[in-house]
Amino acid sequence: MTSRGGAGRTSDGVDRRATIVDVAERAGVSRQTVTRAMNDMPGISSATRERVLAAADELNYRPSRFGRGLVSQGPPTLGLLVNDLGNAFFPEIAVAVIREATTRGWNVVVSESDGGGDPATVAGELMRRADALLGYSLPEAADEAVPARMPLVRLDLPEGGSGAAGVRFDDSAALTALADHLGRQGCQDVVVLDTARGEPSGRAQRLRTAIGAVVERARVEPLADGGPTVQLDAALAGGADALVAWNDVGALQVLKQLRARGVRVPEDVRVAGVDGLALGALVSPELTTIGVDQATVAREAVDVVDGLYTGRLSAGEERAVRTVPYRLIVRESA
Amino acid sequence: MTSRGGAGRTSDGVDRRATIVDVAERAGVSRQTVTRAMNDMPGISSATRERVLAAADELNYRPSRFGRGLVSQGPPTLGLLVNDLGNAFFPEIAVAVIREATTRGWNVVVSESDGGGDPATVAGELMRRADALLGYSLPEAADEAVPARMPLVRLDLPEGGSGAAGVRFDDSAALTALADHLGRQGCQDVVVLDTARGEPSGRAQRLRTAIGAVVERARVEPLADGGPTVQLDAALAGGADALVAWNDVGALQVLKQLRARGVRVPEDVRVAGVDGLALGALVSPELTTIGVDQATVAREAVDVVDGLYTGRLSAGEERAVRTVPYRLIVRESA
DNA sequence: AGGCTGGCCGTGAACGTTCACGGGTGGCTG
DNA sequence: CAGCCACCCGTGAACGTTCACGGCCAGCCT
Repeated sequence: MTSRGGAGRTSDGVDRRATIVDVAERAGVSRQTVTRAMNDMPGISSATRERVLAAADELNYRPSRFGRGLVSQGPPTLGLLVNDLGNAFFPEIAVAVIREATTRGWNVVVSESDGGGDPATVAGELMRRADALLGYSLPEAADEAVPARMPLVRLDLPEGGSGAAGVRFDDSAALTALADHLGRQGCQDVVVLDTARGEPSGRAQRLRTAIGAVVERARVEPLADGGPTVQLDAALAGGADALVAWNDVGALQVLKQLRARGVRVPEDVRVAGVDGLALGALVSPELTTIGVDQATVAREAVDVVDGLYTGRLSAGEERAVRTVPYRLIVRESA
Repeated sequence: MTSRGGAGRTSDGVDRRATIVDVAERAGVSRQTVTRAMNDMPGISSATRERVLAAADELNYRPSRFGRGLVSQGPPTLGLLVNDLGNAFFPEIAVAVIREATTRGWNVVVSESDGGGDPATVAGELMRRADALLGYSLPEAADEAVPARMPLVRLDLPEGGSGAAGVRFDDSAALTALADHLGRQGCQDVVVLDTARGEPSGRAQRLRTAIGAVVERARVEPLADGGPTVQLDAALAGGADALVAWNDVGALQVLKQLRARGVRVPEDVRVAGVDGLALGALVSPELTTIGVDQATVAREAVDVVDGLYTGRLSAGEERAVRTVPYRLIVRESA
């Protein structure tokens, strides 16, 4: 059962992968017999089986998925493209997609666009490996670049985006829910730590509006030139009693900063994040946050992928767009 | 460019996927012309291209990866089998493997064994999708169940295990390093929170030995019947000034418990984990831990996979087993 | 007018595997 | 001894795509 070194140099001397006929010739049998030996099928004597396996071993033979898949159609493959697997947000969503897709009989391969090489190249590589594409924050141009009729589904569909398919997040209800919650907690000065430098980003602005309707003072603190630290300084100097970070990982950094300064959470200052990461339940204090349920997003997204793939749905159709609401997850930090 | 509903019902009425000849017939051209139209190749008039694409659209045609892969060999696929993607440890290792394998031209599909269905079935499914298997804590019997000559590599090779391939962790140096570190911090009573109930597990025992050589008092606290809470109670009641949790996720729970009791870390009690999770750097206080470098593990594991696959290496060979040392990662909690 | 060129398109073959079927033994039974 | 059966093995075909090549036709030049 030991294999030799030296990759598949076959009888004709060409250095290609050994095929089933190479093994058959070497063992002095037919292809079918090789198949029987390899797949533990009946109708073969143990002597020839041994001989065939030995030949396969020497040639380092391994059946081709393509040849095999051609005759007995295998499951389709879903290509998942996320930005940065180093950011905890993406592994969580990837896991949800993998779980959902696997149970529905799909194969999943994951790639990251902001990772190594050129994003377009990575996407191209992924496209030729998969039967459908599911991606996060794909550029508009992706629709054109995708090869003939491959389903392209977006995990985070922008507001406009006609003719597209995927999942659209709706955070409106959760924003007011978070505002109400902060109000009930007695917060009077809530500051939204924005990720943008100059003008407030869209979500920060809407968040301020929602909070402003409930709380006495609500403001947006843009990302300072000195980085998150001075941004936090500015917020605290203003007398904030509640902070909403731009996302959950940012909120964790805020928690660390506050701890270093001896500020207690939630007693002195309440902190909330945005993303709904499961990770937030592991830390102390547990992070209050708003976010979509990853499992729901994955379920809807994979359903759209599957629908497009089987022809049950078609891009541009209304049912090809699913709206998933943000939910408020109250834990300890606010 | 809109696709119609109704999955690939072809001219002969059978409900199978449309093939290239179905499209060719419908458009009144040859296969090759369809290929030219689909792949944006030259040598075709724009009029016929339109006609072909329309026909493909109506039939919901999509080229088969298998047929295509057969002629122009695609990249191999690595099947990664981990226990539970809900445990932060496994996504981290999965990400490392995905990154490494992708840069080396491998395709990666991930499945979890403890997830949904029968582990053997899951493994079987994965095997027929992949060209090689990389798994965590695979049973010994896996070697037999694996089909003919598919490379099987283990991410966590047990001590004995002859004839196997994969990565073996060596925690001996790190154990003494952690002991020394705790000793230098002035700890006098270190308790190892074990994951086993009765007799101390192997690692807990070795850890106690290493620590005992440096610190005055070192003991192992088995997992109590009442769960981690009473286990922690017992440790604290004994006057411990340092705790080593069984793994990093467990350490995070310990941190939460300590915070709820008003115990300061690391001032009152020092806490260390085991696993080396990147996650530990996000929390506050940042978690001191010992663990392997995931990127290194992934690099070695994928190299073994690739070596076995190409025939450069063979199972049982010495070079097919890589030893990766645990390292001490000193952060804030100890 | 003949030949050459370039654009467009079609035909056979190849990729590697499995399925359906058929043929050939040897042994056993009636 | 004929007949049958079980066991073992081989041959053609099929899966869906791309590659290499060759044919046809219109247009142009000499």
